[in-house]
Amino acid sequence: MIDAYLLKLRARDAVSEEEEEAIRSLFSEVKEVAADKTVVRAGERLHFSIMLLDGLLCRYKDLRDGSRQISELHVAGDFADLHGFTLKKLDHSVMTLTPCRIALAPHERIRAVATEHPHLARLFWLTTNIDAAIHREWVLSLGRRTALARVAHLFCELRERLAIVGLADETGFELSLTQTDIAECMGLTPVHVNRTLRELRERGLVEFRSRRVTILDLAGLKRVAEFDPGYLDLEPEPR
Amino acid sequence: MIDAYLLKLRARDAVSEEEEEAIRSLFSEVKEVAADKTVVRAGERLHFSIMLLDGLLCRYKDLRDGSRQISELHVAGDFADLHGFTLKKLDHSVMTLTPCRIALAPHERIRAVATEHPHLARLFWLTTNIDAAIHREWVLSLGRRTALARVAHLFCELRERLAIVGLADETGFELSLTQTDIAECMGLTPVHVNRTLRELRERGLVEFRSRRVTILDLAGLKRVAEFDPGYLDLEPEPR
DNA sequence: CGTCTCATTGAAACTCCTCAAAGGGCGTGG
DNA sequence: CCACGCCCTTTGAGGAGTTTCAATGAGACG
Repeated sequence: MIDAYLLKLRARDAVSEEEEEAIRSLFSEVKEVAADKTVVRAGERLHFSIMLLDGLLCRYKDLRDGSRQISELHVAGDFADLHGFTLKKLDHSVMTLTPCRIALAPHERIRAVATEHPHLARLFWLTTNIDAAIHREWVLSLGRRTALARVAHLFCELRERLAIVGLADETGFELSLTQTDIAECMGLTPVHVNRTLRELRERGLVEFRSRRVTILDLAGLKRVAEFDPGYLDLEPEPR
Repeated sequence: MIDAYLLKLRARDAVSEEEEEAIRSLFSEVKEVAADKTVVRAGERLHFSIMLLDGLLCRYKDLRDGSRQISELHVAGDFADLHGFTLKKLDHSVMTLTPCRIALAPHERIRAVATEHPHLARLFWLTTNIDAAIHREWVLSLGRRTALARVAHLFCELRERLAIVGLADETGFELSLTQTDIAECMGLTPVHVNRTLRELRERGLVEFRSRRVTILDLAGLKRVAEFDPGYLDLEPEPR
């Protein structure tokens, strides 16, 4: 169940069996949550963090006029609000985009494990730093990339992140998002996302239909997106 | 010299004298760097992290067409690339925007201090998580705010962050940036930043001239920006 | 005093947005 | 099992915000 998280950690650094045991001991409870439910509300005091076992979660903020901006998507094996362990209250909300299965890690257990295993503390810290790197890549997308490159880049990122946990390959992946969700990720309107997807399809790069992203030309897609996976930190090295 | 960083930590949690001593022992060297110098290049293997003692630093990425996006500005007392301690190589570059004074913290010392002081490890982790929160707020700005609100929000954020270290008050602060720098932060062109600054001035909200931000109407500025400082995590609480 | 960088302004163009309406897919209830 | 309703997708037309290109102005420095 939390194997996906271990896959992620081991994509970056060695994790001993003892450490693996400590990680497994982190979680107190597993819950099922329906789609479109807010699981953490911005500003509320936190006592546990959420590991996503299955489904899609997002973090988002919204403005007074009702417009919403998603700041990150989370896939299976993401420790979605581990940063809440240090912050104690989040600056954003977290909601499910599909039905999800989540595991809860009480903060006191995280604290105990991190204190006892400084190497794991560094790895936990690392995973939140990778989230920050993803934020930075989105800042670049939102600030400088065209709509076409933004959507292409999002698909490249998700493919890479899903591939680590065995949920994507070169041909594509399941993605239960609406065009509105993509718009809220990439700072666009749903209408323009629709036109952008048509353009990506017409260029023979990628197709997004019936909850699946079908990649037609991965190299071309990466070229359009100017995708460089370096920010996802996928080369294992000692920390 | 590194008092500014201690001010920041203590704005969030208690730091004992022993811990303060450990923090001070982190740094091996102080350097002066001229303006517009890249101090860390994306992708190079890191062996130390940079504490900014004085001046302005930025982190940035750029695209093939030469356009640049700044993902964060750093002010005195910021541990600018502490996340590099866990990542070992950065996904972005770091450059000076003004002449800077920086202190270097070798990674092996950070590792030793973090291992010996789990509470400090959590505080270091916290400060990188605050950087991530700043990224998220920028994602919101770039994705959903108008140019006017973006620039207003940037000024609000900088005022708040500079105030912690005594470099800003309600009336304004020194800010040695060009309009092009602001454009590269907020995903705009220098020309449009210029028009936006004129609009902010004409509305009687804020003035940016000769390297100083003069705040004319702080409440009005925050209103236009929809500024909520919660993401900067400025209330001290136990971690 | 000349040069360089940064700030300022105008006009035209373009990307993306808004408003509006119609089409498709899917589940639920009759 | 069909029909209705709902949500999501798709398309068109017009408009807004921002960019691009271009030129001038202002301030700092040697």
